[in-house]
Amino acid sequence: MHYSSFLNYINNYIDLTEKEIAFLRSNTNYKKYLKGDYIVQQGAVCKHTNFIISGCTKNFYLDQQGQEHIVTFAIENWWSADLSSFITQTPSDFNVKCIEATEVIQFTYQNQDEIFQNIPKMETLFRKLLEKALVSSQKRIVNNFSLSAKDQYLYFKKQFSTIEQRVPQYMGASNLGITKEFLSKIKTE
Amino acid sequence: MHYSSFLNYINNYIDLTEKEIAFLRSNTNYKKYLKGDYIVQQGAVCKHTNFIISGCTKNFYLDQQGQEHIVTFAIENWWSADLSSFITQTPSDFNVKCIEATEVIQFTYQNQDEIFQNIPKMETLFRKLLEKALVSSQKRIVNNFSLSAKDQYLYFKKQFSTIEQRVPQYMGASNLGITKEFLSKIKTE
DNA sequence: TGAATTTGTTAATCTAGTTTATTTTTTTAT
DNA sequence: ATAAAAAAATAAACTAGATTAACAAATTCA
Repeated sequence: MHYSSFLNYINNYIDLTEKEIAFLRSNTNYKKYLKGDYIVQQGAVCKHTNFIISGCTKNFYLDQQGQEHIVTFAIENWWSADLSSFITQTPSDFNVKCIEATEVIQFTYQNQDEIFQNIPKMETLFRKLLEKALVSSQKRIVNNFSLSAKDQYLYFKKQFSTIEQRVPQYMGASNLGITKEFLSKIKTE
Repeated sequence: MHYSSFLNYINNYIDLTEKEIAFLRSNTNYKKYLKGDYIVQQGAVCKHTNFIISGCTKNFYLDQQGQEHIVTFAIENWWSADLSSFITQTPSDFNVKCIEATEVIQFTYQNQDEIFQNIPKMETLFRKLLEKALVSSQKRIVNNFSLSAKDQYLYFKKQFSTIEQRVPQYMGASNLGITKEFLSKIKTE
């Protein structure tokens, strides 16, 4: 029953037979993390791609000065991993940490390979998810180019209101690439 | 013979049979653009994904003040398109313009569909290319977070020295998201 | 060849966002 | 309920990078 939201999600994009669903189940597993747990640690290989059933994670790194930079948040029905480390199976530059208790369905690189080979529809789905992810990553670069910090904040708030409400303000600032002091100032204007 | 560099490129990743090569040829076409030609225009649908055989393009948009922002350059053996417009077949927010005479192999959305259905290896290849593109897009966001304009310039110069040498400095500045004046200053320090 | 256009430099002034420091508010745990 | 800890607000001094403007070099092309 842990699988229902995961299967619902996939069902939005493609139709799977009973056999395919069984195959998918046998090549993934359910895991529960506590608030504060690390799913990926800087320096370690990212072993899994994670589909979030419930909870919230932050993907961040520490710069030379030990300053934390939050690259993305992820919540229910999002994917969370360090893609670079996962696809190359080399040590990660990022951490993925649970900022709430978080349940995931996860699969390894080998699992993924098996899934794609046995259920080509799944590879098509992932190709399309990657296209969308790339488009929104590019959109973010464009926003960085032409929006002021305030407008970037307003965009974030509009696009990801759930996250904005769920996450402490200083983490939102880190994700926007600005200081918490400046975000606080922006919000009063 | 226009196809040789395109087929070489693909051959680096996957093996195609003679039949598959023939299919690929019949679902793509060769096109030559002059310096200054637009491959995609803001407001028009991006009809093709383009593999660059020779030449150089810039992918840019004009902001409200009419200021040009160069999102990416592309040269030989790179892909060039507006992905967002291409996958949704809706009007583009970007322009792709040739800054040198440019030869491409191009295919439409329908072509791509046919190719993926008939040559699943090609979809796997594209899935992997998208993964890599997403990783480098994320890398750019990270650099934006933690590098000064100068260090971003040095990174660009190191990673893309060919492009840096081929493109006027003010375009390089636009791509970095800084003014040409400031880039000029950085370079003398 | 030389005029026109494009590209690059320099320098002064200005501003969005940072830094540092202090205080206030909210949340958490006992 | 209260102490401790975490999060948010405020404000002054500071800096990276923008803006404006004038000029210098390099390309292009008749």
